[in-house]
Amino acid sequence: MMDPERVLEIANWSHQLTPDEFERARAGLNERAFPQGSTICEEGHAFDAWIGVVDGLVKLRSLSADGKDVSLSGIHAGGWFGEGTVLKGEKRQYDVVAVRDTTVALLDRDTFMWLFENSAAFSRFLVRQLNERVGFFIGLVENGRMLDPTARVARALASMMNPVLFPDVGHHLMITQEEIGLLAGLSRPIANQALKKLEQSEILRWEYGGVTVLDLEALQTYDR
DNA sequence: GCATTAACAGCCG
DNA sequence: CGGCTGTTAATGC
Repeated sequence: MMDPERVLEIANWSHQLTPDEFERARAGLNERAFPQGSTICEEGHAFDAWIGVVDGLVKLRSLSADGKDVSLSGIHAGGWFGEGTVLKGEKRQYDVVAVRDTTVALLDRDTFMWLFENSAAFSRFLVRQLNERVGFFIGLVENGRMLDPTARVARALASMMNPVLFPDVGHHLMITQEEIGLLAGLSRPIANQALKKLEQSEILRWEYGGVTVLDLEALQTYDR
């Protein structure tokens, strides 16, 4: 069973649990590693666990009618997702792919449901998270209609900097231009150009293998 | 036309 | 050295 210290480290939401709830959570958690490019779970499969990214980067991907790769979102360390699928006991609506070598934590469905039914703190966390997702998906719809690559990169980055969905994220994010391209649905040269534009607007600063966001508000509302 | 792919040199760790 | 970055030229939708 996982070390209690480790639980606190990888699951931000576990801090608010009562000792009894915490023990339940601890018993239901497992860690697993996935190499770059591997599929953590596929669309259409029942995957009965809530997933947290411990280390690395994961994307949610769906295939459009013509078989084109459409990324929905990037999830990095500290993010938990898939609560919709677990709650409804549904099949996955999308693939989950490791963009780079990644370690995830899995909370099995029974434990998830027990916490949901019995823990006020856990329920509060979930409501907050689901609420944040609503705004997130609204942004996604807009993103689909925006053709300007710079705006798409801005949204992709902004969605990864959300302090509710990613509690430990600061203003800095470790990500390559290649990965940004994958997440925004663009090639690397275009992602590179978009980043340069955002840098010129003083919205972010590009560093080697990462970005520092200077103006999150501007990044979230960028529209041209 | 604009974006993607391929390819290159240069740079960082 | 290996991976990431900035850029360009050729190619495709």
